[in-house]
Amino acid sequence: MNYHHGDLRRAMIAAAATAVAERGPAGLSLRGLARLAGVSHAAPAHHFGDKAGVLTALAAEGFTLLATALDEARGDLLASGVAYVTFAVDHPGHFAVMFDRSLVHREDPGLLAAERKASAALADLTPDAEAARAAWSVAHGFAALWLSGAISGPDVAGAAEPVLRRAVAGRSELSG
Amino acid sequence: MNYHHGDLRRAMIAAAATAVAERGPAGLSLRGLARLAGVSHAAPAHHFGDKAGVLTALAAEGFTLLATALDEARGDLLASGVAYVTFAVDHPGHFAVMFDRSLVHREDPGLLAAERKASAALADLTPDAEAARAAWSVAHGFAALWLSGAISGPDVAGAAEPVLRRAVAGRSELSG
DNA sequence: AGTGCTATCTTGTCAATGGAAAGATTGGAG
DNA sequence: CTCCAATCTTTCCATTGACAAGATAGCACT
Repeated sequence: MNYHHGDLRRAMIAAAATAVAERGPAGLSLRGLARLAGVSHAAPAHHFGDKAGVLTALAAEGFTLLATALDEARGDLLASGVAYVTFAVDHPGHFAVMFDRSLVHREDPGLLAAERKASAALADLTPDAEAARAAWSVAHGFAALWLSGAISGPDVAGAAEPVLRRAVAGRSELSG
Repeated sequence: MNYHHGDLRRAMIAAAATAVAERGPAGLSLRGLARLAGVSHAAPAHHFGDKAGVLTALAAEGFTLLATALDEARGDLLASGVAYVTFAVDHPGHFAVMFDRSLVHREDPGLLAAERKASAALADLTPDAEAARAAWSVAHGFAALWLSGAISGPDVAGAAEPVLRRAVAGRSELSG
């Protein structure tokens, strides 16, 4: 066996993402991740400290990915909403961890930095803070409900778009 | 020690609600609950089977409570949204479990029945299915974001109301 | 009262897990 | 080539969820 895995940290985060997506955060086992990576059960502790550390890294990566997705739809509030939902559905493991304070180390610098990136991307969408908050809520709620199975259908984006439109489009005349 | 607790099932669900609210579902320990109730570590298994069984009962109770809250605001979509958010904030332990398929026994009859009650209460809000879906998404998203700390403020209902209004009010002329 | 039945709870046990401690190995800087 | 820091391993412990088997208590029925 090689003493050095080479890129254990990255491998662990990727494995954690799939594991959380399939079995939920509670079903994640540090020892299971270590087995998958072919290292001893104590190897993860070196990179992440503890279980919450792994999930913290996963959440941070999630916020970074989300910030990128939002930036790509810059300017268009509706497109950003669709991007938000698409991100959540494409990265369920990340999403399941990003907004759960009980699972991560809230004060972790890497997490805070990633959160700020995503926060900035959200703030750049519109100068109307309340409109942004509303758009965020619909997108987040729709994504959560879709992932939980409460809302389902053949096409996420297709189902999300008309819902997002209601909270996003044509409201400027009431808030301006 | 009394061999019979008297109302262990109810006591366990109540204790689970506070424990989940404080430490999250992962921080819940069956043995901890048993200690709180003053019974042996195996007593919970008789009533709930396993850990997921406890959370299933908690989720079912949550859906029943939610259905009641929604029914009380019957007819008014905006008031129902506020009721939804208020329920989530008042019962964070229940809410944290209700929409997480990885934590419960999805096929449990009691859970399914409670879900149907809540589902019916939602459907009774408006004949416009898409409007209901939009209202549900905003309310759910706002509640989740508020509970996660992503949105905060002095008053939940006060902060939620204008956000809900955007997705709820004055849209009927576009959908009718 | 006495008898059996069933739900409730206990004790004992096991494998798996997270975490801590201490040591081994590696690669690279000087 | 030596030293050092990062990475990983081995060993160990307490806690946990789950299971099996047995004890107790309330209750219906006679």
